[in-house]
Parts: sequence; C-alpha cells; structure tokens
Amino acid sequence: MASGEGERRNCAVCGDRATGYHFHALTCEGCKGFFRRTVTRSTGLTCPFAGRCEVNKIQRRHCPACRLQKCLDAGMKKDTSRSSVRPPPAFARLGPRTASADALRRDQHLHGAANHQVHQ
Amino acid sequence: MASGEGERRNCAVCGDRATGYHFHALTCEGCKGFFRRTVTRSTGLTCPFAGRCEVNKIQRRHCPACRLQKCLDAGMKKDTSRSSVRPPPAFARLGPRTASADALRRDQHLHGAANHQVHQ
DNA sequence: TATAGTTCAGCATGTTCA
DNA sequence: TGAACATGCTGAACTATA
Ligand SMILES: [Zn+2]
Ligand SMILES: [Zn+2]
Ligand SMILES: [Zn+2]
Ligand SMILES: [Zn+2]
Repeated sequence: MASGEGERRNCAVCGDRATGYHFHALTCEGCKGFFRRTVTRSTGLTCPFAGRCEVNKIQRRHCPACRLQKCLDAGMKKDTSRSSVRPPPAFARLGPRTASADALRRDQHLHGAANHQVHQ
Repeated sequence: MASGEGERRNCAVCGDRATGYHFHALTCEGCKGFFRRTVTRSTGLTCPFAGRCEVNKIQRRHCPACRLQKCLDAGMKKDTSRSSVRPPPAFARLGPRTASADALRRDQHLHGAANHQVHQ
C-alpha cells in the first residue's frame, strides 16, 4: 500500500490533486477535461498578457490560453491513433443507462473490487 | 549463472524483455496478452497510418492493428488444433493456408517506406 | 519447468450532469 | 467547468496444466 506517502500526486498543470495520468500527463480532473475540450476546438486562444499568466488551482480558469500552453508543456497530447476510431459501441443512448447491459459488462470486473477508482 | 544477464531475450514484436515463448514466438507479457485477446476478437482493426506504425515498447499501445500484424509476422498463432497433446513439428507442412496468408499479410505490410513517423 | 489462461488494479478517453 | 461515472484496453502477477 505504499505507506510512504511522501509522494503527493499533483497536477502537472495547476498543482491541484491529480487523479491519474490523462493524455500522457499526471493531471487533475479539471485540466483533463479542459484539455480534452480545448485541444480539439483549438479556437485560436490568445493571452492578453503575452502568455505570462500563472496557472494554479485558483487562477487556472482565468486564462485558457496559458492553461492550454501549460498543458502542452506538460506533455499532454491527444493520441490520434487511438481516438475517434473506436467510439461506435456505446452511443445512441436515449434513456438512462440500462442497468442490465451495464451490470453485465461491469460484472466481469466486479469480482473483488467494488470500485476500481484510483485508490486514495 | 542463474541470471547471467549478458544474454537479453527480447520480444520479437516490441523489443521489450521477453519472458519466454508465447504462441510460438519469443515475446513479452504484454504482447502475449495482447495477442491472446486480439487474435480471437479480431474486430476488424484498421491502422490510421496505412500500417506503417512502428511497434516498440513505447508505442506498442498506439496502434493495435500494426501490433497484431507484427505478432502474426513473428509467427504467433493460436494453437486451436485438436488435442494439443503435443506440438507436432511436422505441422501441416503441406497446407498452403498459413504460408499464403502469411505472405500476403507481410506483403501488404512491408510495402511503403517505413519512414513514416508517428507522433511522439 | 514452461507455456496458456485468469485476475484485476490502473490507464486512456469519453459522457453526464450539477 | 469539473466530479463522477462508463468502458475498453493493458500487462504484471498469479493459477492451471502438461
Ligand atoms: Zn490541474
Ligand atoms: Zn495568459
Ligand atoms: Zn512485446
Ligand atoms: Zn498502425
């Protein structure tokens, strides 16, 4: 269980608590979602301060341009080979997820762990 | 000399450290599991780069299609044969089935210049 | 002992909703 | 925007079997 604990897992972009590796970088959920949304749209973001904004947990929302830049600096990138080429299966879901199908799927992995979220 | 270490056994597919022969080829645990899972569920994998992806330890996850192709090129195959009580050396040396299919695949794969570089 | 099969925590990425 | 959830894939460790 690595009681060492000395190793804090912080987001490489804003320093918030990281939940794991996302897009090849250790980041928090916020920067993960931000990157996914932003990198595709790439709406010519421009920083009003010549890209000198600090990106931390508090101010990360203030300047998307600098946040995105820091994401890229941290090594984040979309895996072009493995994305958008496989989503077909779980689409076209009209109502609430049918517990039956989902349960069936998840049952395969629910043998021992109740939730396979990142422990912490 | 339990671990002379001088002789490194590398995976024929990705070059990672091999753990032994798996499905008739010297491979690592990763490619072993990948092949077992994929060869049966061959869900029409397609490479977004015309099958010219390099398959090494770092990038082997990027393109399943090319990874599987390299597995087959390395001679990997499920031994779905009958009793499987023993691996007969004279394994259907008369059947053109494997030879032709194999050659065909290899031909398709090794056609263009392998100079194509994938991201990263 | 060696290889094939099984398990499962973790990774990658997308979706939902407050 | 981001926490929570959904799913498929990966591979180290383990088990089964010859
Ligand atoms: Zn962050
Ligand atoms: Zn800025
Ligand atoms: Zn390998
Ligand atoms: Zn490929």
